[in-house]
Amino acid sequence: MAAFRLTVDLVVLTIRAGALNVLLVQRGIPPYQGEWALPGGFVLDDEDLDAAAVRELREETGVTAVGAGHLEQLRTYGAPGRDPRGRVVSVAYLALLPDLPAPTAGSDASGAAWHPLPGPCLAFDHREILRDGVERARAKLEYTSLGAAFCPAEFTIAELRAVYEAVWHTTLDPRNFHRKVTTTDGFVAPTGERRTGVGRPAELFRRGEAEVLHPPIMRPART
Amino acid sequence: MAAFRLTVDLVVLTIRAGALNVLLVQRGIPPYQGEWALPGGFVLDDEDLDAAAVRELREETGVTAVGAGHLEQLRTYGAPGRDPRGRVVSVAYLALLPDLPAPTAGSDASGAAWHPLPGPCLAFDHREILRDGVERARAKLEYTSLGAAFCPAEFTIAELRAVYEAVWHTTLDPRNFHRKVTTTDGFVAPTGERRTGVGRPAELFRRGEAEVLHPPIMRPART
DNA sequence: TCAAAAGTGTTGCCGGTACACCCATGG
DNA sequence: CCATGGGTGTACCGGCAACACTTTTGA
Repeated sequence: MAAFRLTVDLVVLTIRAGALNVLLVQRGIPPYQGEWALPGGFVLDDEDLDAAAVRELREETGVTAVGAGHLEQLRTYGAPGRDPRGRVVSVAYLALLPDLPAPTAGSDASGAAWHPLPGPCLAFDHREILRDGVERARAKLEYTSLGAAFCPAEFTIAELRAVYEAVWHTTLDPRNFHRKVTTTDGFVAPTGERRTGVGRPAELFRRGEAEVLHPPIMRPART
Repeated sequence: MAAFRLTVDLVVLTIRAGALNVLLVQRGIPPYQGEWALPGGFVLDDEDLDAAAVRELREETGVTAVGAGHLEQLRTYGAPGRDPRGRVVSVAYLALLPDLPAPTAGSDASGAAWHPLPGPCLAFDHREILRDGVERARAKLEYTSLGAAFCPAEFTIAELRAVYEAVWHTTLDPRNFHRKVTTTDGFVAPTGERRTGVGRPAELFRRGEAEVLHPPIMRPART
């Protein structure tokens, strides 16, 4: 019945240089000043939780285009003592975004940067939150079309395949991947345009409407 | 940065008479006095969230044997205005339990009872929470061995099959179901005993160790 | 010995993997 | 015309649904 303070913390993932990266901020104020942490902050008085997550993402990292990617609630962490400032409960969110220009540090952060996993030591219980977020992202890619959240608005099938290969550290057969993705209803939508480069030009696609697909859409290869 | 109050609310599901049922309490105090609601209450000052869920389940319903079933965090609901008493954020939990003797009403509830879905109108945003909980339960039964959480400590394969049939309102082939469940590693463990009745005695099983099984373990039939 | 429920063997189908092959462009 | 990457056709293989069949009890 006591009073709690509420924060949102964000596990922001993207693909950079063929590997899964997480967005971290360097704390500019105590506690844990100078250490790396997940971006986040206190929920405002009359603010919805989802809105707080979007706001913190923008304020602390300069990322505005959430619509391009994917944002969902991950889990709530409320162990007593997880924050030295007192009883602070954190609602964690998971964000999947296309690779963006270097983030800008916000008000409470002295720096914001992408880190390849597993990343450095983290403040609070953020290591645990990050682990849960990555696990959720890996799992969701198996039975949803969320891999496309890591891609820009228009992308080739090869780019989408690179996402799955990075998240699972595997290689997938390009031919079978192409067939699977283009024949599964609601996964991707063709734009009609093509991107030229070395070799035959690749058709460009947008994200399809479907998000959760009933049969598992793709599974990490066993090798 | 303001002060919040924190509650846990529980979506407690079981199978009764071949159908999915939810445990509801009739509110004994305002707001929404007299209406049905999910069991739950305020988190104590130095209490972990999971501990609060276990405590509320016991206090409001008399259910103590959580170890027999399954309890997991579902989602957190924090829209401003969801509670007329002020800014109250609720961490919802999902519990799957074997069918138990009629629950006893606790301190803040004038009655506690099982309701077949979809159940009556509910206080607060509990209708939404219930919908999310049922959806999660249905989804998890597809790719985990959690169906056994609805069964008592020892059960027959036919009883376990009845769980899946109730949750998905389908019929499953008894022969194929038996094979699938007994040959999948970690799903069930034989006790060596048998339960006699009409027809050939059925072998008794306990829950296996595995919870999340990588390949989807079972899917609702199409008919 | 019959009904009823438990449990096993077998077949055919469907979907996925592996891989040969064709297409379209730049150099 | 060759290298490079995009995209299609097809054969094999494993898992699952369907269902015939055997086992074990009570009445």
